[in-house]
Amino acid sequence: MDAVQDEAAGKRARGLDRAFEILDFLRQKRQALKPNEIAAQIGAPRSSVYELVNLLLSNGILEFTGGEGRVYLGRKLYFLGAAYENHFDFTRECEATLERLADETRETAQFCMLDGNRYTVVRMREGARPFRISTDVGQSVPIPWTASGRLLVAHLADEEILSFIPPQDFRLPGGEWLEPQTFIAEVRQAEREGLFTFNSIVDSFTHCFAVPVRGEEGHAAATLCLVTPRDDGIANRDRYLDCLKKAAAGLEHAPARPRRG
Amino acid sequence: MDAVQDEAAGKRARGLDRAFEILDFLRQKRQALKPNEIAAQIGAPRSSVYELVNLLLSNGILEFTGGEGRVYLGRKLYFLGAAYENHFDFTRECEATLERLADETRETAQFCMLDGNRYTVVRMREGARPFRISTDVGQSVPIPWTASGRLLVAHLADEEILSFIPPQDFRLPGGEWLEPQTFIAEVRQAEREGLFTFNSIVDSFTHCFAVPVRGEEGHAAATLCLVTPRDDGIANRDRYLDCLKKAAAGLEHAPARPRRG
DNA sequence: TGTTTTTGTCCGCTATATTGTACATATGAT
DNA sequence: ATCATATGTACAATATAGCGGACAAAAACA
Repeated sequence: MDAVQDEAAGKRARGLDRAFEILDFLRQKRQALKPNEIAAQIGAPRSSVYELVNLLLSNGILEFTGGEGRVYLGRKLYFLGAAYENHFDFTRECEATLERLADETRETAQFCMLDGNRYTVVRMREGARPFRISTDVGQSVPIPWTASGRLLVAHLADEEILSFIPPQDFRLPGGEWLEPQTFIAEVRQAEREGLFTFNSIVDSFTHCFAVPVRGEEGHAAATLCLVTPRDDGIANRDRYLDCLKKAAAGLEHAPARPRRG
Repeated sequence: MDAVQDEAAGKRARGLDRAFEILDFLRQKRQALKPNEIAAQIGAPRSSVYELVNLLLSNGILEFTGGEGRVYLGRKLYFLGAAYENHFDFTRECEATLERLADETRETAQFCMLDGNRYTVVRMREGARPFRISTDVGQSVPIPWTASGRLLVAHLADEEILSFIPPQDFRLPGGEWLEPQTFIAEVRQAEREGLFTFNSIVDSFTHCFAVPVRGEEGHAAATLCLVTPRDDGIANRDRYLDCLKKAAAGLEHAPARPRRG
């Protein structure tokens, strides 16, 4: 149900792709799993998964943890990720910006990016009255479900957007179908206005504000968002958007800019 | 010169291993490289490297950056690393501990772990008088070059240590040969005393203090270190070791302990 | 200008990685 | 006790991934 890139069914999968499918799956699940469970849930041959898991274990990409032969992401991935973070040094500025945003607005502030063809919250700072946010940090969710999603694909042509986003991602969490043309219209509107806001699709009590953080190529490399109770959001709309835009402007020097090279 | 696990020469390498060899190599180099350069420097067939690099690019494991077709570690790795960090939630406590250590001693404090069969500085807090530390955060260096190395392998049997550490890693940076038996003796001493200190092998002006941070299995999952000017180190030895031990004790509840599962 | 090096693509051969199947245990349900 | 399910291992068949080598464009150099 989740197989992202099954070019053609019934073909032999490449080890590398399978391996990263396993890693991504563990990330989504956010818990250690047995090889057997992994195989069953991603719909891959058991023998292949066992072979790959053992390979990844011996490389430190996966680790035994949680007992019973369960495996989870390994330390080597942490090191590689740290090297990435170090190279594109956005973390420090990002953290400070979120802190300031949360201080100014008392609302929950998020820094979001694309994760492949989905959306993910990279960093989050809870507001004064924390409430249960529906999307956790690090979880990938369909692009059309989010305000930021409208901004993150705005640099693509219409057809590119349609082929980029998995079709099933236009099915909203409640089960309704979001017409792709409607989505595209919202993307273009967001692009023109340099922002997008709406009552969250994922829950029924929050309002979301998103503004782009533009990278070197001029399109949205990330977004800054506020997630607020609906009343607060409506009441403070102008001020919140102002805070967001100032914050984004401050970030646009830092993110996705390599330190050397 | 760096091929870590060449079981037998002249054999066909598995794509997965090659891929992670590429990733590790980029991490070591800490800069974007062209596929051609990668192939040449790791001694792999060009056609294979091109194929793998393109695969990794399409998965977001690698990214184009630095122009001229150069590639570096990609965003996906950052996400996977963040998931690891989130699961084994040691970062927050670790950062606070290093801060406190640096405050108490005014010296450079480090949190170190094994990276496969080598040693790496995971996090560092510079002291009051920062000086050029010879090993940067994220760089892997041979285990025998470091004080922490004595502690990190102490849970292994003698023969296990010898087969775990690449033989060439006993050649010290100055060119001298460290007799493995000498190293083992130091390991056992470190194990008994629960600490290791020496004048750095890597440079000629620092003294290093290391204490273990024990994980669930009771052996050193990580180390805390101080890197000091030699005079300072000798003069404050007892106090520094005391600070380190207290800090390590404080960490031993947190690190390498999964949040759930 | 001509020459060499660097960089990227393409293609056929074959060693082998992926996979289905079978087997062996452990665990749990009835 | 009997059956069903979950879990890990072993192995052979074959689709294919990795490799060497050829080709060409571009860049560096003379």
